[in-house]
This record gives sequence, structure tokens and C-alpha cells, in this order.
Amino acid sequence: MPSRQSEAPELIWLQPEHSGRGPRPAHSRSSIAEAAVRIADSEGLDAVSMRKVAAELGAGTMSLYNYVPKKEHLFDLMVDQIAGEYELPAEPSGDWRADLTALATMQLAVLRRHSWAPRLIAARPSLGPNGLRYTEYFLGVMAATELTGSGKMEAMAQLNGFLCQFADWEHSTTGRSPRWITDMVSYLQGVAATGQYPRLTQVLAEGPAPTAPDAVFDRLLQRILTALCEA
Amino acid sequence: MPSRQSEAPELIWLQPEHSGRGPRPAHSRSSIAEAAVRIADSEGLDAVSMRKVAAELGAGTMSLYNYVPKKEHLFDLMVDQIAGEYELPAEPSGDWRADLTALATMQLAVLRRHSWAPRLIAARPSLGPNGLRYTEYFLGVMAATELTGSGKMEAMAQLNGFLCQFADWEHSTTGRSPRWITDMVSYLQGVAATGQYPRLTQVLAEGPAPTAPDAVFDRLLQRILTALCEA
DNA sequence: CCTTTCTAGGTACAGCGTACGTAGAACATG
DNA sequence: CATGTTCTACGTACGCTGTACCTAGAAAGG
Repeated sequence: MPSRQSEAPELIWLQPEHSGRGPRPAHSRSSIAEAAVRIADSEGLDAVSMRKVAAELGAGTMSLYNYVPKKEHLFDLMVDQIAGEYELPAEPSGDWRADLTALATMQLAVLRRHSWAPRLIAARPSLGPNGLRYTEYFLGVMAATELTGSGKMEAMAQLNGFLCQFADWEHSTTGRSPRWITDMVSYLQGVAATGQYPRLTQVLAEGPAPTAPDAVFDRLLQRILTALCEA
Repeated sequence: MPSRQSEAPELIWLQPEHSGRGPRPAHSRSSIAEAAVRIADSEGLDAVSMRKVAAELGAGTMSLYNYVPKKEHLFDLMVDQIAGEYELPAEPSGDWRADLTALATMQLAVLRRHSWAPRLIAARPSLGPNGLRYTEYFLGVMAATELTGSGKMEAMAQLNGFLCQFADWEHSTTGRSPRWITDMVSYLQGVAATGQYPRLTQVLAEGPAPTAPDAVFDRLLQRILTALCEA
């Protein structure tokens, strides 16, 4: 296994995890991913550094580079690790709309548990084993539709995009510091006071929507699903 | 103007650009934003550092902190700078679907010119002057619908999310290195060869979609628009 | 005038990704 | 079994990052 980054493939999945010769590796991809996910869950994605992950494993910093030639690859491992949390039915039911609703709801739960995930998922295709398992299931569900192969992949990308976007939006509105909130409120009051933005001012005066996030999600999801299979 | 980050507000827009006393500032927010955008356009978002932006302006690194107390604020400036490129009609036409189609198409053109933008826009609300101008226009367009105030804001978020997601996806499929492509192809061939993912294998065998990206965009956009105002 | 309040920018520090080199373990082959 | 090859572990070091802190000087208020 080449460990120098310059020779390493762009995709970590092209690199066999271990190849016979030499001492047995002290760690596995999944234990590394687990450690990284633990850090991201508790301290945020920016706290995930090669040094911290190595320390979490009780390994030297540079040892990690035997497993993960570039940091991007660590992110790929993390994404595939949580894709392992997806609980996929053995077989699609034949009702694609019901299947996708269940799938999306389940996936949202996972994304909510790991609020750093949407950003990573949006950045690169998920090609790890668990990502492929997900894709295979998705295609199975879509077999009940009349979409072409590319159409199905497009639909998957769009649904995933929607989920990431929703989870991210939810997290970014829920998870701001109190200081942030007060700053934003006082700023918007100032904005309204200028009178330059009458329509925005009116919307702000109406106050926030009374609807629960789950209800908003369900409504948006059904819209997306309807849109997915239209010509 | 407090320059220490700990005292600075969370939102740069809460801080007046200059307040009477002391020497006149040598730079302006927009000239700073311009410099940062220039760097991001030519070298990518990761190349945008406080040092490089300062150097581009011919200023000392730490002088920049008088204008931009935290790096996040620099990103806010950049986003608002390109929001200045939006060409908004003076008044909505009354046909919200046509207006949103034109708006989205124009916005996509801007996002394509600045491929780093989607990531930033997704991360934080756009509250700068140009962002507010956009919001005000959007609300004007949506006045022709029966949505509530929050419903309109929701629609804006969803349309923006879609645009960012599409632009990002487009960029990430177009802009990969040749090495990346060959690695991915050979990986997927290996995946297909395992026989574990028959449906995926079949889709891969069909080859890529023959459709131009613009056609895909138009189709997806119309779907989204239809979905936006449904109950 | 002096005092206050601002701007400019140098120095310094902790933390990052990671290139490179060395030491030793485990397998393949003679 | 001995030897050579190939792997793992990991310390050191470099260049880069954001930014805290400090000094020097310029412009406005009293």
C-alpha cells in the first residue's frame, strides 16, 4: 500500500485495506472513522484534525497517514461510516413513494445525529461500501418508476441534495449562539427602521411560522417526491 | 469601531463602515470584497486567506482586521459582493412563474461565474445590502401568490438551496482532475465486477445521460417551481 | 492646545496538513 | 533457517493558517 500522498489514488476505496505483507495494521478504517465521527459529533467538524484523530486512537500522528493518505479521504471514511447507520429494508415494497418517504425520514434522522454530515455529503460522491449499498437500494425502489437509469440517479442526487440542504438549514437556525440571535434581531430591526425594505419588514412583523419543523419537512418532501417523476 | 474580535458583533453589517473620528480608512468593504472574490475566482476558495487578501490590497495583514474582525465576515462580504451582480427588474411582472424562472436563470449564471459561492451561501443567511435587495425583490414576485410571509421565505430558501446544490453538483462533476476521473472509472469497473450491485452495474452500463446540463436545469427548475406553491 | 479615538501594521503563537527519514516487524523466497 | 523485501509506526520539521497583542502616528472634539 503506497503511503505517499503523491502516489496515492484520488479515491481511498481503490486502496486495499491491507495486503498480506508486513506487520498487521494496528487499526482499521472503521475504527478510524469511528474516532473521527466521535470528534465531529462532540466538537464539530473543524475540530477533526489528523492529530486529534490519531490521538483518539492512541497512535502517532503520522501513523494515520498509512491508512488515510489525504485528509479528504478521512472525510470519505466518515461519510461512509454514518451511511452504515442507514437501516435499509431487504426489498423495496413496490410503492416507490412510500419507500422514498420512509428512506428520507430515516436518512434525516441520521443527518440530524451528525450535523456535520450534510456539508461533507454535498462535497463529494459517496462511493464507499455503505454508500453503494444505499444506491443499490435506491435504484431498487425506483425500479417501480419509468425513469431511465440516469433519471434515477438524478432523482437520487436531487433527493439527497434536498435532505442535506434541509438538515443544514435546520441546524443553522437551531444551533446559533444566543449572541448571534440577539445580534441578528437587532440588525433586522435596524433594517426595518430604514423603510427601504417594506415587504421584508412586513414579513418580519408577521413573526415566525408557527409550524413544527417535522411538519415543514413532510410537506416539502412530498412536494419533492411529486416533482421527481414528472416529465 | 471595535477591532478586537471578542467585542465585535456576530454580524459585520451591524458595524458601521466608518465613524467620523480618526484617520480615514484606506480601503472600503467593497474593495476588500473585490480582492477576495478575485482570489477565490482564480485560485479557489481555500486560497482566500487574510494574508493574501491584505497583500492583494497592498495592506499589512493585520490592518485587514480593522475592517473584517473575523474571517467569516470576509465570506459574508464576498457573498454580498456577488449578490451585487444580480440584475433585478425594477418591478415584478405579476407572473410569478416567469419572474422566478428568469431570476433563477440569472442567479445560476452568477453562481457559475463564482463556483465557490454555493458553499458560502448555504452556510449563512445573506443579510448584506445586496442580499436584502434580492429578498425584497423575491417577496415582490411572490406577492402574486397566496403564500403566507413565512411561506414565501421558505420558498426563497428552497429555491436558493436548489440553485446552490445544482451549481455545486455541476461544478463538482465538471471540474475534477483527469486523474480523479480515471480513478473513479476504474473503481466503478471493479465495483461492477464484484456482482454485488447489479442495479448500479446496469445503470453504469447504460452510460451517461445524453442531455445538456442546461436542459436538465430547466426541467428540474420547472419541477421545483411547480412544487413551491402547492399546498 | 491636549485628549481621545481611530487606523496601520509588525511580531508572535498555537494549530494545521503533510513531506521526509528512520527503526523494526512480518512475510516470501532461497 | 537465513535473507531480502515490504510493510507499519512515528518523530522531526516546514510552510501556512487565523488572530491576539502591541506600538506608532493621524485626525477630530473639547
